[in-house]
Amino acid sequence: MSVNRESESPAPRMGAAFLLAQLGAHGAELFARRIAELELTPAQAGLLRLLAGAPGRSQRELADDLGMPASRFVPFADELEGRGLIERRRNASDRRQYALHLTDQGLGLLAELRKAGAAHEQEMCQALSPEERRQLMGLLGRMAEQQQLTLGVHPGYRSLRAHRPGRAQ
Amino acid sequence: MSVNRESESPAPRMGAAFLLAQLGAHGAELFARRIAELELTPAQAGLLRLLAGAPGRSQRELADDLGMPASRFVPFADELEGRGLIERRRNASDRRQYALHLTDQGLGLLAELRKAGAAHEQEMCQALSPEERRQLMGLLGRMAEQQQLTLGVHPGYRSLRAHRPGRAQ
DNA sequence: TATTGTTATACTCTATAACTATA
DNA sequence: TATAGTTATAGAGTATAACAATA
Repeated sequence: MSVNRESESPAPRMGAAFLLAQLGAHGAELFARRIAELELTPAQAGLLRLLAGAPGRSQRELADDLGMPASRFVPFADELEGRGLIERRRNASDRRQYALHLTDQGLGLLAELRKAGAAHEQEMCQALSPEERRQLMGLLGRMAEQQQLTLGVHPGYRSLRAHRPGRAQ
Repeated sequence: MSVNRESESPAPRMGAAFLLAQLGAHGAELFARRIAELELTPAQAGLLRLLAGAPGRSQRELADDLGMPASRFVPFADELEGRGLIERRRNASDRRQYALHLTDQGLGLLAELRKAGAAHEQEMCQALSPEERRQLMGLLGRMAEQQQLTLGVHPGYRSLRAHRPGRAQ
């Protein structure tokens, strides 16, 4: 069975770019729903991963990476700090800055986050064989490189919401 | 040159699902920017395409397809009607409903929209050979089918915004 | 004077719920 | 009583700009 076409319309002809946007948004929604069980939004998960890869950076740097204004980063970090997942440490050499770090609890949650990521990968790629997955990652990786996308960050992080309140929640 | 890794972190290992979300969001942003020159948002473009494929449907049906509440569809359609791109025709058999149609002007804009779509496809797939593009579309098509995605509609249509005001506008 | 973090505020987008007209 | 379309409205999320502390 091929992709169903609704009527006798003159062949919509979806391109690769449209399929990519459609699957990407769908996957982001599924992932957001999955990590909601960990009480995390995609942006929060993004920060946790950033801190795991490069601890001790300033709020402004991190806000830039996530694509959000510094003013919005403050309450965003407040919540994670309040939950004991991250820590603000005053930078001794420049006392204007904080250096952000994961707490042990934050590291623990990150481990669960990685499990959720693996399960999500599995859910999204069910239709493909292992060999086809490698093929797909190869193609997408080259596209991402050519488009000069930063590793591990995507524009959805700019939004604070958990995910759009769809009808089929 | 492979995808750059930022530090000596223990191999981030982006999966296919993440790459998909990243490329999808990036592409959606580029496309939104492109059709902004036609004074169209992605959701507006989506409606135009829906009307081209299946004219005469009611506002409620179309709102459902686009994933927006009926109340939000009204001013959304108002603007397009005000610009002479679509037309509301009272349904004779059930006078509660409107039947929505593209005007000639709307059809004209749709043609430009298709050109923009083709250019966007080209921009996104620069890194791939024609054979590789077919390969990619095959893989993505099977994933979309397995995930039961509707042809031609993606969740981004729920949002009315043109695109998020990124720093690199 | 410039920069980091913070707070205040005005504005936009949004869903919900009332309302009307038709059925 | 139910449905299509509409309007009103209150709430959430947002960027902008002013602010304090430090450089």
